[in-house]
Amino acid sequence: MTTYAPSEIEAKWQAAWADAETFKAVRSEDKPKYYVLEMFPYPSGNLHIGHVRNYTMGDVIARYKLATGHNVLHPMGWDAFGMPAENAAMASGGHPKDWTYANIAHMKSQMLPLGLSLDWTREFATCDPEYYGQQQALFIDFLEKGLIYRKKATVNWDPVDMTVLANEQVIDGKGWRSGAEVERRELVQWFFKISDYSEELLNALDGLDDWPAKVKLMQSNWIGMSRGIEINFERTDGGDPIVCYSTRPDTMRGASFIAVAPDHPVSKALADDNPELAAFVDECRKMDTTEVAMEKAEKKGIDTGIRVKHPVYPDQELPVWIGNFVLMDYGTGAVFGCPAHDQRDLDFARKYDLPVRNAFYMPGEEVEVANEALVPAKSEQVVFIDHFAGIEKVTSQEAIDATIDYFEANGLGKGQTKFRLRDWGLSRQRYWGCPIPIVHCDDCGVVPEAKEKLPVQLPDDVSFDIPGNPLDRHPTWRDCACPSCGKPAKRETDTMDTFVDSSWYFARFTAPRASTPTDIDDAAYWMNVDQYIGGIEHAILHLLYSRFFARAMQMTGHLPQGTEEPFNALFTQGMVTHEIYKTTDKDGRPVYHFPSEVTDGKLADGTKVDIIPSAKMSKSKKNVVDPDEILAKYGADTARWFVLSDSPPERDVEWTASGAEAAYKHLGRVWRIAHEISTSDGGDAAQDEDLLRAMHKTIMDATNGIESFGFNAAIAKLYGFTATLAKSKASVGAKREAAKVLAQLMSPMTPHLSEEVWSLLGEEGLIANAPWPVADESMLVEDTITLPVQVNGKRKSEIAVAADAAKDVVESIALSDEAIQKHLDGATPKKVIVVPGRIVNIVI
RNA sequence: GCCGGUGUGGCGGAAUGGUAGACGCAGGGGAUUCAAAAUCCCCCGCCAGCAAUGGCGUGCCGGUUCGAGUCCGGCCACCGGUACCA
Repeated sequence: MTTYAPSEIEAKWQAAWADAETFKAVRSEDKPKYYVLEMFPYPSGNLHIGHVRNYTMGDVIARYKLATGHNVLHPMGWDAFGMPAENAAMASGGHPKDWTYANIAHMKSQMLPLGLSLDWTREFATCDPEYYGQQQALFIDFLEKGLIYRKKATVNWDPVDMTVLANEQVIDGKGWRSGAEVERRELVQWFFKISDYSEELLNALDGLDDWPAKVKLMQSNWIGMSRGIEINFERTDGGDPIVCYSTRPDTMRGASFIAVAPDHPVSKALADDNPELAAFVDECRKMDTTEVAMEKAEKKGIDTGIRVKHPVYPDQELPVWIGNFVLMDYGTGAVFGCPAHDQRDLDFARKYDLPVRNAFYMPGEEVEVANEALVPAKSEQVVFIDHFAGIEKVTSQEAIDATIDYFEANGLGKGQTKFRLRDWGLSRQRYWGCPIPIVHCDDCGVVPEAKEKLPVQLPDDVSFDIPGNPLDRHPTWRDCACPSCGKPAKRETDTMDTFVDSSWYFARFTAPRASTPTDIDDAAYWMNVDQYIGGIEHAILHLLYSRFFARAMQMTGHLPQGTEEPFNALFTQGMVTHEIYKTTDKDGRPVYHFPSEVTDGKLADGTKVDIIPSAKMSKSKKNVVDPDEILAKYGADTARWFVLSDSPPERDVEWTASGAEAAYKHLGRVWRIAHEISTSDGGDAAQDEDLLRAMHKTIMDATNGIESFGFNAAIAKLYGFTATLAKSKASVGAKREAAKVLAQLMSPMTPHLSEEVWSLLGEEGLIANAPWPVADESMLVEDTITLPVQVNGKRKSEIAVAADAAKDVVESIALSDEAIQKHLDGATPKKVIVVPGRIVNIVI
């Protein structure tokens, strides 16, 4: 072999690793353990370049940790339940199960040639009955401990297809298939009591030192702790008082109306015999259930005719409105509106001609609010008008605290800490998910299935020719015996949210074949995940749910102590984006095209496509890249090297094919250099020190780069060192040493090439098992350094000084520099700043 | 709407508050070759200038500092999340 031949090299070394079981995770007490995990993929059918990037990052860490003496656990599996499988079945026949397992087989066949250091003996899919059966056992244990309960909740209902729609299936308030106006419908559903852990999940964020600050901030805002007050408003008609929750009781003087949610008991009661109100409530029900739809919808309301007394100014009466912007889920489902200090309330007040009264002014600006609400930061000082608690000029925050005290002291309300976080609804009215192991018995009610009957398996004989849940209409599947009394009963036909599947898979990987959800010894050894890697799109829900699950599993004895926070370190890699290519069909509907179908902005038949700027790769937009082509052309090492080299790991990367060629050239160059060294001798030993100094500097830089997720920076240093090595005239002995180290430093990114170079240079054994090189500190010390010299903060020259030169020596060298003299032009510097080892700045 | 993030040459990007543009791509020039491919070497932010050099320059406006891509305030654009996409 005289040229770099990745296809030969890669197959050879993958076989060698498999024979040696190099990546099998083994428990032993002589080494520290390291658990590295990348978020497992949804088996959409094709690996895309984003997967390659994600798994390569994890692989770099895993291989590096192996080389630094750890027992590494690096598993892989499949997040295999979910809607796309059912959609595929509806669109083109077939069965979700067949579709899913075929996709897994294909994706695995694409993943294997990447040479990832995965322990494939631990592989599982969440749709394996062995996995979801254990998940059903967890459900039953959680239920017993009071972590799961039932209540009514709203869903998007498609009245034509007679089915529940996911939020993404509702487009502009209409069902994606039927086009029918979507309605909200209440169903009894199962919930995890995650809200019991609101405060704990919030406080524990502080301990997550190796999580990105932005993720902790997003979770913190999501949990959304607020201090407020519940205030009773007495009705003038003697009905039950309306309880409002407010975080801004300091604005009470400006209260001008009460707004209740359309599904508030008051609204419901009135709608029963008031057709106008009923029509409005009905209209509100037509809105889809997402937060964004609620917030962006036009704020509308209707006066109920009910009046309440202002609790502080009893001679004032406030009208009670039903508002489409009030959420029954948050607080008490009723708020008071203070138009002067809330823009939404102000818009509402102007629209319906309600009074606007300031509660406070800014100091020195006694201006009544017109069309822009006065909403200063809570830390700003404001002047209150006629404040009932006797306060005048304080910050809003102080006023809030004082008002809560005043209300409590006068029996007008009670201080409350509330959380934005809602309980997690897990019921889904779909087939392709984990069946909820519950039996409904006429006599015994809601009964969990007996554990020895698990898994409650999905039936295979189902059809998807009509919408709706096939479990519901299956002729026999629902029929069962009540686990409690033994009489005929019916199974629950709802399945679990797929977030449940991904909330504990990391724990299952520690003992994937255990006959219980986890093996406590294995979990104790391998948990926690030392490094978790995944997309920022999971910053809130998946990670929060997993944190909740770790606590719940601990409470039910499925995880040992110390695993409340299951992910010690988190890294959120950027997404791979791509342009979107769109044309329009004869009815004006968009048609998307894969990048492989588009050349120079045109389809094969010459049709020009519209190019939409890069966005997250998604199947529906077809802006995905299939890595098969890259692997066939260049091999895995090139693909791995390129996805890491071109962009910092935490940032999005736009896929371009042009860089792959460059990566391939570089790897060929490294191979050639090693080949040359292995077949030559001689050289000039006087050059050795320069080469070895560069080598030790590179060991340090590349190691730091890997440890800090600066893979692109590490690669830049490796490019530089390769050039140094290529040009070096040093002795073959030194060059051999340098090439071996280069191969090692590259090995986490280009493992196959590195093994080949290692063996070319005469090393026995696998580079994967070789100890990581350590930089010799004494080779890193420099005698002379170059310092930039600025005049008034702009660089004008540079000087060479001894590394340990004193400040005044540096100053005089700088001042006597020819270029600096010219700039000073005889003037005396006002000030000279010398930052040792960094810079000199002369101020004139 | 709300929460979080990002913005630097033709392009991807580098830079503990200290030489802006490392490294790579594209482009230009050269060596080698009968010729090409491959490989190797050099140049490459913008404007002015033959050059030396000077001025400008990190989305926009302002501030802090001897010094700001980096810190602070206010905007703009784009990306992610927004609880049933995964």
